[in-house]
Amino acid sequence: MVKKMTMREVAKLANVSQPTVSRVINGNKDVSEEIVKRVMQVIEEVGFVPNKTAQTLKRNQSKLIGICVTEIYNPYFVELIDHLESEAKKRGYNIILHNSKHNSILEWENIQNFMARQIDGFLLVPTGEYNLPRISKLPIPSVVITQTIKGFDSVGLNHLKAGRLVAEQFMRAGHNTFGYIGIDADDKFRGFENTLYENQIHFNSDNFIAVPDGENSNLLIRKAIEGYLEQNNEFQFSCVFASNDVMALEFMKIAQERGIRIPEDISLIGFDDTYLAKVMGISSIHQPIEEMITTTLTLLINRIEQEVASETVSIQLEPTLIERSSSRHRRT
Amino acid sequence: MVKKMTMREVAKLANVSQPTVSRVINGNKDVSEEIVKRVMQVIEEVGFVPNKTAQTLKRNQSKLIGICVTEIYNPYFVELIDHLESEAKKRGYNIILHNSKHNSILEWENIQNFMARQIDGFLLVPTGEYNLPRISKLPIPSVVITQTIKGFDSVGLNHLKAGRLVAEQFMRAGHNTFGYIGIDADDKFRGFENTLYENQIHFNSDNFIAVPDGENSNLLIRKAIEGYLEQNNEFQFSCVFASNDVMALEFMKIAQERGIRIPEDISLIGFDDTYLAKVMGISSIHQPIEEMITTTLTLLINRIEQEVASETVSIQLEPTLIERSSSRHRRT
DNA sequence: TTTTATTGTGAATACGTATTCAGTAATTAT
DNA sequence: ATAATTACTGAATACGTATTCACAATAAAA
Repeated sequence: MVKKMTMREVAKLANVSQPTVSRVINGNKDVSEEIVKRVMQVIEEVGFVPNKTAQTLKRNQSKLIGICVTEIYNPYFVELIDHLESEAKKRGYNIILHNSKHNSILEWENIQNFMARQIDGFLLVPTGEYNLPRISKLPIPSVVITQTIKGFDSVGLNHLKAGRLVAEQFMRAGHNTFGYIGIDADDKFRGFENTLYENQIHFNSDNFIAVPDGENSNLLIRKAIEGYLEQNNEFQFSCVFASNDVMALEFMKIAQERGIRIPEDISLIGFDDTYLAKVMGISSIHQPIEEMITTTLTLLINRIEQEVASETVSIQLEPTLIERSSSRHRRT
Repeated sequence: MVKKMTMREVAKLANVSQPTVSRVINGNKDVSEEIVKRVMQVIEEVGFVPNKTAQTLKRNQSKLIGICVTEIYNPYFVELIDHLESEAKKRGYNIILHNSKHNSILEWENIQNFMARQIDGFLLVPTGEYNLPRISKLPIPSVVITQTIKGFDSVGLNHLKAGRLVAEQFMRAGHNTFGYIGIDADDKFRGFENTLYENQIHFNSDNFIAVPDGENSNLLIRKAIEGYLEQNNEFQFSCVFASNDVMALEFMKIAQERGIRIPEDISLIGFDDTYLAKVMGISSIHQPIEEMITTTLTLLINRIEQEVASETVSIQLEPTLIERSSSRHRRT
């Protein structure tokens, strides 16, 4: 049991004062070579690690960045978190993760917790609009991620274009009945529907399989799809756009169970291009996660380090459609 | 921009002293009704949140529990983290997550970071034995999770029995050639092999598909399986035990691509019983995650709160085999 | 030599909170 | 009435660090 050390104790062992130890640790140059050596030696020996809590209090900065996501069972968010952690570490920050579970109340509690823990800034995958007004009044900066919101610093995907890419791909393959599975009619759906509309195709709203958001999403997705099947007996479309890969995977499985071949009977395109899509050969809209993270972090850290309250910035990144076997079939 | 408030400022607004505000917040009973009301009012109005950093410093406890896992792309760990967060919150703790990426150096850095951030204790999914000696010398308690290690507080699964369950199930279904896919010959493999041996069946080590550990595991898994196929032309077994569900999924996909039917041609059983297994209908060894988390947390928090250094405790939980379609086929 | 820089070091302080201690006012007992 | 409790409240302090300031010792300039 190595005792927890303080600078004072290190100082005593090295026969110097506490401030001197502080200076050695922070690389302050006006400390003599000899003392630096002596102090470093003691630090090594006793395994001293400076107390970041005290540093935070004193410096009024924690080098902590918060991230609050709406769920963690979607591998897309896991990828996001993973990249964020690596990239933040490179820039000298640690991250602290919270999960709002699609719950605005919990989201606000999480943000309060961020504040209490003195984080320097945070990233937010918002549960909705509910907390945004008060978030913008907070004394620390935040950046909304995965979607762009005007009036907020935000970095997201061009969802309209993503929907368009999918619609175009399906049309090119000769489809004329379309399905959609997702939580609500968001931009990616709008891009999808609009593109069809522009091509004189009416999206039949019966083929919108609405999945309620919430925890245990796999079950909810299955329920939603089975609900559709009860209503319609069978899938009334030859291609379907799933608003994330988890949904795409669930759809694929249900199709499989019912002897529906993908892509021969129904073409499938997912969203996020997670490892699920990669493993299962599901076509998917790719989000440039690394670019999203670096862009977001740069923005956030700028806000943190230069207190200037300038105009909010919204950045849209471009989606790409990655084709795999689930949609490689031409309709005749 | 609501300014960040301190107790002093709240105190001034409420015409009381800072210690009184502290007492109100901590529910100290010797404060008059009237003052409590007055202070609470101000707190509400200005949205004051106590600075946990300062509290940590003063109280010498952060109410933070660390968890260091070896990867986060395996949904099993995501489940673990999710449950841990909920359960820890119930007990008044927040968690701080680190990822060692199967790297012992990084693992130690992460633990140093834990120490610096003044966490009260941590859970560890170890990368190996490398850091264990120095971990046991740390001034804060830790519990190893997912595997039991003697001499360490640890909570894990009875892996030997898990391997046994799988072997028994395969034998019952009439199989006589067996495959295994995993990182190394751990206890679950030993349980598997031993059980076969006890039944006069020799496990052919050519059918051990070894996957190197590391990041981007999906790719590594595929490489390993394809490597096997290059050597052996086709799978030389009628059933296979995958040491986690990610591997099971990848195996299933590769089989699918090659027109091998599961379970008709090859039976498959995975490990961890994650949503991947549930969605894809893969039989899997279920770990009682909730029990594991509550047990672990209880142990850890006991260690934290009562400083008594008593004997280390190792707890083994019981695995269950969840049968799904991937192994529901009787060999004739 | 004395003065002026220069360099290296420690004493004192502050960050925001919790807590001990002393002290005032109000209440009860004598 | 006075003494003895009781109930509140504020002043002072400490947690571990970074930083300002003063000061000693040395080196450079006069």
